[in-house]
Amino acid sequence: MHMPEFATKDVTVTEQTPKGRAPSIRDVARLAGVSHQTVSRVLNHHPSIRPETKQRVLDVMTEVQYQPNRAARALVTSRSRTIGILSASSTQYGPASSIAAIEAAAREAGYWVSTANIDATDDRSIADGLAHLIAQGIEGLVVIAPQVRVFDTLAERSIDVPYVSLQSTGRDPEHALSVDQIAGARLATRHLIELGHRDIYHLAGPQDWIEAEARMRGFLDEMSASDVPTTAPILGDWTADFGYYAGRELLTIRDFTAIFSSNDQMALGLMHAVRDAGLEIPRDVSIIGFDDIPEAAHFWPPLTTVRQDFAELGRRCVALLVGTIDSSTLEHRGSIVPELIVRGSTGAPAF
Amino acid sequence: MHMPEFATKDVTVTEQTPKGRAPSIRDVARLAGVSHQTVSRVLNHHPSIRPETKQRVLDVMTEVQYQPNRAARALVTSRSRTIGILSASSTQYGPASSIAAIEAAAREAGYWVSTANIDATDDRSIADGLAHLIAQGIEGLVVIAPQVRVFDTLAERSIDVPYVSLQSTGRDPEHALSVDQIAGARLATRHLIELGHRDIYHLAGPQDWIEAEARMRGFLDEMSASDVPTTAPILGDWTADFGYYAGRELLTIRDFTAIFSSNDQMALGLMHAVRDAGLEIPRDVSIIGFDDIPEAAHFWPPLTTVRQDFAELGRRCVALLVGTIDSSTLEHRGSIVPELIVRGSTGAPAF
DNA sequence: GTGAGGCGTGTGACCGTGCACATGCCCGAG
DNA sequence: CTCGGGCATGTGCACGGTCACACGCCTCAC
Repeated sequence: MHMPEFATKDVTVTEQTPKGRAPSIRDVARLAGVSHQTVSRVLNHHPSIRPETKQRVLDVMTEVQYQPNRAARALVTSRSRTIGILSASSTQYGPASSIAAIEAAAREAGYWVSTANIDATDDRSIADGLAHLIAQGIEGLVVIAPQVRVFDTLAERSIDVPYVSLQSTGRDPEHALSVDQIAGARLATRHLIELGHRDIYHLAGPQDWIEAEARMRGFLDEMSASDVPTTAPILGDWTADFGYYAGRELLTIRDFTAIFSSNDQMALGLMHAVRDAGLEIPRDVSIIGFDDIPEAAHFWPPLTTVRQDFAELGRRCVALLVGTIDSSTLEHRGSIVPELIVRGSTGAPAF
Repeated sequence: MHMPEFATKDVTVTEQTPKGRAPSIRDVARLAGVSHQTVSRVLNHHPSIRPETKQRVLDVMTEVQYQPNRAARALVTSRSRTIGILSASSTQYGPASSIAAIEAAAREAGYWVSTANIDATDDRSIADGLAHLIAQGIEGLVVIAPQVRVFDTLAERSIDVPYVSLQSTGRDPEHALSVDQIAGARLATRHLIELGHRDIYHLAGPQDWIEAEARMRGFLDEMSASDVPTTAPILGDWTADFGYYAGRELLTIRDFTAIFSSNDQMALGLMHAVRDAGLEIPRDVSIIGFDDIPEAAHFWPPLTTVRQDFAELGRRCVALLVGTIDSSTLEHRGSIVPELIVRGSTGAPAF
């Protein structure tokens, strides 16, 4: 049987792509009978493409399982579409929740996320983590760490990507995004005052965490606004262990009826110490925490605390960052208001 | 003053690189008076380079702050040097700890890490996360999630990158890496039996988590090995909330003196329920957990549990993966042995 | 003396994509 | 009728590295 020269061209189109490599736009173009540029236009949703041409290209793409090459695209556009996260203490509930939300929101927005975990007490580690992210060509940076040190390093290395910090800070409000820590701390403090407490201590977080600083400020503001004698905050390190030892120290004094802990873990340690001393919560001592980690409802007694929406924080963070990157400057500002969750660890003081 | 034509060539070398772009190897080459290939060789530690040439190139690099372009390198080598992490429940202490350790170890080994958080109960989410990582050209994959579903998806999409799962599994031992969950569960169970308990319940994790399954098996193995009557495990979901409600249900029966919980959070919920029922721990009920989260020592009473070294797990995971990628096949196998941490929540049963 | 082989270095192609520009066509205004 | 302009598409180059190959020089063995 003789085939005329002008016979139909589609001889077993399947698998005409080179064996070893993944198919490129040129392979797709050849199979679809168009130029590689047309394929590129389909990929980038260029308006001027005839619907039937577009469909033909899309069909070939699915047939050969075409996957755009991220490296090639990044090379030519000099855009990595990657957001970096510089995080200390990512094993803690709050940061971990935010990171998860950031990742989800970023993926939705077509960005990749790369994380560098650092030891915030080690300047070298901060610089290393930052260098690692920068070497990756990140287009935006999220900082979840004590800012004081990190910001110094940032300034030093003259970072030119937009960045957002996941804590409120007096010093650099333009780049901060956070649950309103001061309002939350005032909420907690007012709750204790309204219950009738007059002698209240505050167990604060590490002094280089702006979050800790803000909560401390909220505490002091509310105390003086309510004409309650202020006490000097105790500086902690976020851990339950520290809460326990701080509690033991405090109990040698015994001139207080309530403690506001800057996070739930330290509150747990405090409760441990209070019970060890043979006291009862909340009869002898009221304790309030901050964060509302999932376990807080099951502490003994269930912990009164201030809930933060870490996930919402992460989402807004990405919105802000992506807005800045695309310079459509969305400015998704407006602080997130925390919520008081009253449980069993607080009550009126016994007289 | 007249300058002869053969005058020295280094006229203000500084800032001869094009203004807008970051310096490339060609810029460095020009300034160092070598070819771009020589610069490339310096970058890749090629042996045949004269020390003085190498030094000259390195000097120029630091001077112009040269940074290799990751995209260009990835494009030509078709190697991304990126490890993907597919993670469910990354807000929990265990997974979060492992992720942090993986990131640190990967960075050390010259790899980047990209994480995709998924909802393990949603097949669509699993596929999305996986596609996201693959689109990135990952060279290795770490799975921290219920494997049953994820592995099905992996098989479906015929993944061709080496992967490691951070849980022990009977079904796919080649890709698993974990603390020896069965040994840990036996440790916990034996501890209860040695204290004199005969009526012991097990609160297990979700049935599609292999970790949960392994701990359940360890429990059952030890029970039957010790001739103690076995009880049907209760399937939970890792949360303290579930532990609380499971505890309330269990307490309507009251034919047991000890409970082995598959993780610390559920143990916390259990303790909450036990106290709500007016019982005392460990006098009336002994409770033992699993993981040793940092807060466990401050539960009331402090929780007896089994400690897992999540960080070591993450490190070994990267060693294994990188070994496989470079096909030097290091095979850093050998299971990690968990450790029993005895605290106040377990004791001899009262009669 | 000559050829093989190693060392130090340079030349040009290539990876997969997007961009600037060019091209041909069609339509409507002057 | 002519010409400007938008549409749909194609051509060639650039991005910043690495790789294969080539080249000149030197050493050493035969």
